[in-house]
Amino acid sequence: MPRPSSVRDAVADLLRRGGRHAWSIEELHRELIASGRRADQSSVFRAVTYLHDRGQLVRVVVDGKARYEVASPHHDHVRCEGCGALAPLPGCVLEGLEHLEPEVKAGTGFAVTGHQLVLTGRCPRCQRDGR
Amino acid sequence: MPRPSSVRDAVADLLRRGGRHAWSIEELHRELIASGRRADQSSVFRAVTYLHDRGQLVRVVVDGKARYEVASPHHDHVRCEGCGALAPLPGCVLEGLEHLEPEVKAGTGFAVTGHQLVLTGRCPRCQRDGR
DNA sequence: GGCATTCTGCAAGCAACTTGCAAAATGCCG
DNA sequence: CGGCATTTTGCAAGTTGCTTGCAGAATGCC
Repeated sequence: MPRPSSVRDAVADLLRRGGRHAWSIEELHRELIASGRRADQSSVFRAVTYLHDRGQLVRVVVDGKARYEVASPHHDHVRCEGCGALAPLPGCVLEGLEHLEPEVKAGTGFAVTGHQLVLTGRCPRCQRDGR
Repeated sequence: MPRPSSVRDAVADLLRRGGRHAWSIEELHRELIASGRRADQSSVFRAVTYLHDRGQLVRVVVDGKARYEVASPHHDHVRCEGCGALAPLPGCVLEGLEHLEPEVKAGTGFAVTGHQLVLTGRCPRCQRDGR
């Protein structure tokens, strides 16, 4: 039977608070440390793995790095080429996915089950600073 | 002035032959070895880097791993959740990207410059084998 | 041939995870 | 309580997949 887990609870808390979007393990870890707690990266890793396995988190891989966010209606992301910032898009760009499925099926034989879309662009600041 | 490079030429050759889609460095390396050549992964890495720098290859990152394919009109991919196979889609799903740009700009402030879309699904074989 | 340049293989370096292990915590039961 | 079986953690070591540094082998060009 699961027992209280300070690290896991703190991680879940951070993710749910929504102060930021799509956290990397390192960011979560840094934040925990910054807020005075003490935890190892491996514990944070186990925490997100645990939560992810239970479907409470969604895992997004951007730029080769894993990021986690609370499970919620699917949405896509934009990534800034200048500074790497990641922002959520209002909603899922591929609403038309349904109509797409049969096409893909016909063309490739694959049965589509989902997708991950990451737009690339420049965030407001990088646009201004000409980065 | 560049001199003949057996490794690089062999890599470019493999990629162009199109026997497979979106090769990873390891796959390219294995194939070279399998066909009797001798080459180091680092050489393959340098080969794709070289070709990519010259715009002859496109780099796609799927599942945290880099893959390369000959530069050609943009298209997206489907990845099999069962076996990891990657297949190209007939064309770019986001043809409507243009219409999307202003929306994203308005909603997030980001100026969109491109995207990478990877659908997930099951390849014919994995569907049949119930994987 | 003599040289300056390019390739290459080998081995070491990195980043981001993942795991193994043993110690510290807890809950439960007698 | 006290004893035990489970969990949760930190620490350190192991993986994976690139990346780099270096020195030696190859070549093209005098």
